[in-house]
Amino acid sequence: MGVNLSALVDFTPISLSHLSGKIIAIDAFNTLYQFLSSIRQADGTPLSNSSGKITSHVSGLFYRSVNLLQEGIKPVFVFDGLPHPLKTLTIQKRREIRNRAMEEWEKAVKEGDMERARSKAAQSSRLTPEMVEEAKVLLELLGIPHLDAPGEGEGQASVMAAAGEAWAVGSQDFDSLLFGAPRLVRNLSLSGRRKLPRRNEYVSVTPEILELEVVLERLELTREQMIDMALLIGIDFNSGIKGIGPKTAVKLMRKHGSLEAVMQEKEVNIPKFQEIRDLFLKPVTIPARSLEWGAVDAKGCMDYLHEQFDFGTSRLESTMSKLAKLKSSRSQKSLDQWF
DNA sequence: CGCGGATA
DNA sequence: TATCCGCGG
Repeated sequence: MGVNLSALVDFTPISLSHLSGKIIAIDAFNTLYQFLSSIRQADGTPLSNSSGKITSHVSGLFYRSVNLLQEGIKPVFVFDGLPHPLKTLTIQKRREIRNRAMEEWEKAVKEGDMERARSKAAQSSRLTPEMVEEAKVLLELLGIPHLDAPGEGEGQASVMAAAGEAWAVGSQDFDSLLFGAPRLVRNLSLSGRRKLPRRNEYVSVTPEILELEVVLERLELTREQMIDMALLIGIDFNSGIKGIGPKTAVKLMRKHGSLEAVMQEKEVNIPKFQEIRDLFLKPVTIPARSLEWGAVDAKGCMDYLHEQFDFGTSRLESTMSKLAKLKSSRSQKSLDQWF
């Protein structure tokens, strides 16, 4: 998903509290997909209710959203609209990979290879329209605004950040930088270490921030050149040039300055490159609208999660008490401002 | 992923 | 109090 720039840039670790009071435009699809693929049992089975309906996405969204609210962060979830026609091939390929992964998952479970099973299960994840609707219901009960982008959610979120309607984009992908977002925040979770399943290894997962300006300085490229670089590497809208990865692409862009020059020099062609550039430079978006972070409907949340998804009452109650404390600390804060 | 009981 | 580990749904 998206262009991989991780080899070229370095993130600055931050704490969630650094984002307190900030509006973060979150790529909803990216986030839900992350939950759906990672919130699974050892053999790869996602969480589900007694009827077999998957609940992983709802679980992740609920606990994370509560944490963000508790930190005083103002999230707005931006959902994807229609995929661009240029993405059709990528979507088709993904579906094939997903179907293949489903078979390989089953096979790995039979063979008892749980590590492989979990990884294949993650790859087999599919976010359904029902899951998206469930997420929207939960967000509304939590008083968190969400909106539907006409096209790419990442593009809408980025334009909002560029216009100052949001402070940063929240996503695991780098595409928001191509879309011109001034800041990108990854790992929008409580910082900590995470054990890799079936392994004695840990990875640190801490929120990290990346600033567009810093990235461009480091790459020694303009944003337009970075977009051209992404086209060389390969993104959702094209397959890139065989043999050119991030390191080569950045060198070529620095040397030749534009995609046209690189294509001429290397005697290669990227079809519809001008159109793809424009997708990043002029993404289809809806105009600014007022966003409201309303009160949390605690009872509504609890009823919804309990009745539709079999969430346990005691867990729900302890999470809701966190929100109750949040409420009182907020009114405390406004009192402090008053005096 | 995120929680919370277990463990030291 | 900090870290580990396995379950949640």
